[in-house]
Amino acid sequence: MVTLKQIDYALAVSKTLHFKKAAEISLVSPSTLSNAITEMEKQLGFKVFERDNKKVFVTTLGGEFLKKAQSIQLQIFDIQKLSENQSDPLSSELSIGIIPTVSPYFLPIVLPEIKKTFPNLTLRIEESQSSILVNKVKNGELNMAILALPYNLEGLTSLKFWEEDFYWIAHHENKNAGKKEIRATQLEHSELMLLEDGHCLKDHILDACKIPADSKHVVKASSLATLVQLVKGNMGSTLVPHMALGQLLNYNKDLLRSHLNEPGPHREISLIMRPTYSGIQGAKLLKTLFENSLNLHFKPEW
Amino acid sequence: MVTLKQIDYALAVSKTLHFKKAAEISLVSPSTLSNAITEMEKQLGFKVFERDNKKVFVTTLGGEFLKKAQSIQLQIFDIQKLSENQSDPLSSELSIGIIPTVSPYFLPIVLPEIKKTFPNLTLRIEESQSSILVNKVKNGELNMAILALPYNLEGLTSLKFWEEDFYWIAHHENKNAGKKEIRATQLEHSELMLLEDGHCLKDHILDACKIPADSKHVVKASSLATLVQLVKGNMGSTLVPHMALGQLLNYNKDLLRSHLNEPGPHREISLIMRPTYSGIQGAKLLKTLFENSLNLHFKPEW
DNA sequence: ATGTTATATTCGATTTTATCGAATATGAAG
DNA sequence: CTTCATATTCGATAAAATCGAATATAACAT
Repeated sequence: MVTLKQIDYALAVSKTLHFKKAAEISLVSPSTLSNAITEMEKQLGFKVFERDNKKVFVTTLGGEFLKKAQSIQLQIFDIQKLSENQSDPLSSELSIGIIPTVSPYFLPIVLPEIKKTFPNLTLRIEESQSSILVNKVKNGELNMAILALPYNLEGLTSLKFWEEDFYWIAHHENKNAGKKEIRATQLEHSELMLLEDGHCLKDHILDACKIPADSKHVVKASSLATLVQLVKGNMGSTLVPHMALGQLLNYNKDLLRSHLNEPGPHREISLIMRPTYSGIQGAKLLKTLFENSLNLHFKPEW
Repeated sequence: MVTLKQIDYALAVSKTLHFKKAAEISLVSPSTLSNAITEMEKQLGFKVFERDNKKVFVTTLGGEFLKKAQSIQLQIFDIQKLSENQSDPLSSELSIGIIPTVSPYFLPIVLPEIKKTFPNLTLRIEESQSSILVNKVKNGELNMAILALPYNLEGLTSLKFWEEDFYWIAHHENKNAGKKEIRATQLEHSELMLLEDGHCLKDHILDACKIPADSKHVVKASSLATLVQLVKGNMGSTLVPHMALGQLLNYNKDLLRSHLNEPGPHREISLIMRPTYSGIQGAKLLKTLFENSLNLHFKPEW
């Protein structure tokens, strides 16, 4: 029978590709670790690591094994936290990833609420793009992440807490500016300015506006704030999600918004986590808190 | 650290709700098992089993734990078979579940092919309805199952190998009988005879024909063969999937078929398995074999 | 009440397994 | 050819898992 200890050791080796260092990490002697790996490989019937005195690398089948092994290890971690997370969720530590096109508009609203509602909770926030966050949630570096769907979750679980539409932002001199509603077909693709690749918002906009993914756009900005400044400078127009409107426009007379009149919602903001994550109870509490805060701030149409 | 041995013991107890019997199953003494469970509960920080000398039952949190624990145990089984299933897939044993509305039309076609292509494979076939098969695949009693989708797979993986439409079967005296194509709106719901509850085919038919799920139908048969015999007795009409046509009609002059002219495919026959199942390689081979056999038998329109 | 039975648990002894440090083997680098 | 770093082997030791016998306890029958 393969044991969890063996799996731990094997994962340590796979991370370091070095038996000695792996032994240090695992707080055992090199000989112990070496024996454990050898014994495990005997059980499995194949070599996980190809190795000699100088180099260590993972075999093809070993790679398969390690992927599954890590998933199992994470599930064991989860199962061990079943108790604490059950009795008093959101009372110790929580790491949350969040995408850049949500973060600046969402955090200022909910962070004070979280502090108030869960005073014993220590939050660690990390801002990255969806692909990175999905990986970090999958391998346990993050407890949860806040993403905009649709996005390929690769088996992760999601709790949706907010849906929103996009708004077209244009300079007041733009011929279409000021309309209350605007349709995808009315948008001038060539003047549209979008975020750089990797931002899911860009893909969601292309999708909502039915713009082919291979369209060329001159401007590729790294933040919505930049895009809006460019619009202010009359360099073109752009689209932003509902929650960003207030902060970005800020009563600026030069900038006019039009609701994108294509059937939505255009993106769904969700909390994602491993399906085996033992803090799902806490996640549900957070989801509700998010819903309440957002509805209070955004729903009364402004 | 919780160990796999502890998990095994705990699962044995959860199955028997009896420490002594669980110990026998696990091939250890009662004292060993008792100690292991106690130690595990200490690690976890909560009691999994409430017990005295006479009765054993699972606590609420313990139930949560056991569910996750079983999933982990299955993944360990999978990981240990990584080697054999890799080197020579489909060479030892395989248990496959299959639904009754596919089985009699599908197996006669593919079983000889399987025998020919994988002579060393021992097959165990089990016929049940989708809900039972999904459970058995999930808890490892079956390696795979052949289902008709859409169906709630609860996290299982699927490989689609066949799509098919439904045909309306009517007695030649029926006023609509003999049309090449027929639309859902032309079907007389009251004369329609369906399978009893639990057969996914019934739900797929209701769906394809846009019949509300709570509609009352007099006849609820247990097999397609019965339904067709009833049609032959002019008791009403019914719908059958493409693959069943030949065997069920069998050049019977009384029975006429019409293609259900609603956008399909009306059901998708798929191989389902646990995502961690180590024989996915073999499953892919089977899928291809299924595709080839079915195309040979059914595709040349008859 | 009382004894009987079935069962989980405790305890001490024993076996098995895991781990260590020292010695060894091996390949790369100077 | 020597040195160095490192994985592995080996024998000794420590830790753990397991066992059987003894114990405790609740349900049931008398």
